[in-house]
Amino acid sequence: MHPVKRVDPLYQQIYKRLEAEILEGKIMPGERLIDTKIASDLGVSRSPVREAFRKLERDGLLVNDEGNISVFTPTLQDAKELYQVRIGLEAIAAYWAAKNMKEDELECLSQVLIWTEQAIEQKNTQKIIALNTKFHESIITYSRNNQLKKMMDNIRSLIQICRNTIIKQYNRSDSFLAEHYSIFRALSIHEPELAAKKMEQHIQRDMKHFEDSYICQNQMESITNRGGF
Amino acid sequence: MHPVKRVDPLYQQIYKRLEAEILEGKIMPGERLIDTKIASDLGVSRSPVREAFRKLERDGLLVNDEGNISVFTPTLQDAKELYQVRIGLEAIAAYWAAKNMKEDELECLSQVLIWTEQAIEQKNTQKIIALNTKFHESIITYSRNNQLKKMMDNIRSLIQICRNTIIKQYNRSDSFLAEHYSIFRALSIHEPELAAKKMEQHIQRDMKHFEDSYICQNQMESITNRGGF
DNA sequence: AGATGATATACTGTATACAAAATAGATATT
DNA sequence: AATATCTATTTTGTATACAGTATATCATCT
Repeated sequence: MHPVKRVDPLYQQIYKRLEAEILEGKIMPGERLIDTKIASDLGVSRSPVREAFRKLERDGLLVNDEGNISVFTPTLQDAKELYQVRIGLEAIAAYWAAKNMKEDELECLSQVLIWTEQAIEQKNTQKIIALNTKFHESIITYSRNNQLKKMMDNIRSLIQICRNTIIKQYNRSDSFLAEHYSIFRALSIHEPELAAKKMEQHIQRDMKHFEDSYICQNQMESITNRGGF
Repeated sequence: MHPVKRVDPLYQQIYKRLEAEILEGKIMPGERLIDTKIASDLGVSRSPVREAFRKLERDGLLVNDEGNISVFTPTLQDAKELYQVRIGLEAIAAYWAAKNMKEDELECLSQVLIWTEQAIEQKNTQKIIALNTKFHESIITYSRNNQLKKMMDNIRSLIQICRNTIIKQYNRSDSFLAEHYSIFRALSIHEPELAAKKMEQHIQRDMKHFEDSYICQNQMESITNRGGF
């Protein structure tokens, strides 16, 4: 039978919409959100907006300072902490993926890497980012741990905000594909410990790269500022 | 100056209250929660109750099945998955605690272990559980990672439900104190890798113990049931 | 100008009202 | 007895109303 479509309740739609707008940077970190305003903007009442706020609060995307709701403004410290958490979670994911992955799943994952190579040749940044995400998400899926998946989805959006906020432009390290391949090799020979280790090192390097971008950017700024005076 | 006290809004109070009642088992897994009922029980309106629901939903304590809210009913699979996540997170916590812990913090943690020994001698179960929790929470605090702390608080309550639901009585393995000591040693000599490894093994054993309790219990049941027919 | 006070406005938290949908009971039909 | 139909009730989702608090604006006084 055709499953009849049922639209999400407003609070759910508003939740998703606000989440998307925050991640896109359409609503900026630090910006204060006022339920009354959002309600009238969206042409709905305050109740569903407030319920959406509560969900976003739990996600860490909104912060509640004595009733005043604003978008989470990450610090460099937050970014580092989130990367550490990510290391812990994705290492475990790689560990279990190495144990659980089937032949066809390995096939599928290797395809992602081949596409990535092509995207790099084409210098198609959008595609490179999408395929990088796909690689990491796949491994989490193949770990066959739903609780882990939920956690990672949450972390990912917080790290996303960090990237958007803390550094202006984030160019992935050019060694990332080689690292993906070494993770893949560990997975394909079903060596959990190795896969976990490689994943850990990979994210560690990504974090280092993130920090370097931050430091570099701030040096640029201070030079520019000195020039201005 | 005295900071003037400001009571939490109702939705926050209700959130905490429901969370506590779910963790205590006062509200049972699978039980359906009806905002109207809870509102009138607590003598408040539906709005704050619904907002509390949204928060609990994000925590995973409540599940929303097409608008019908009920308490999360974990399966054995959920429990295993959550333990895996916990391994990933607490191993990272131990890693950073080993790097960051100060002398007085080590002193403080060793005190917890001494108290635990005493509590075991006194066979004070409540105290043993509290001190065990204290040990794990301390290490997370000493890792100085707030994001990690938030995640772990969340995981902990989910695992709590698993323990309450899936197995009737959970007796901690009697080797747990020795394991805590070996984690402590790794922390005190500031060896991150070793601390992470020891923590991983410790939680792995705890999980094994949990599974064994489950299997044992189910065998008992099936024997009892056969007897009944 | 700077401090003080009065007034208006905006915002949050909560209660209540109402409509649509789901559910359960009761009654009728085959 | 099983099925179908109707009705009453419950429950969810949303809108609106209102009170208390915070914030901003402006006038007043020194």
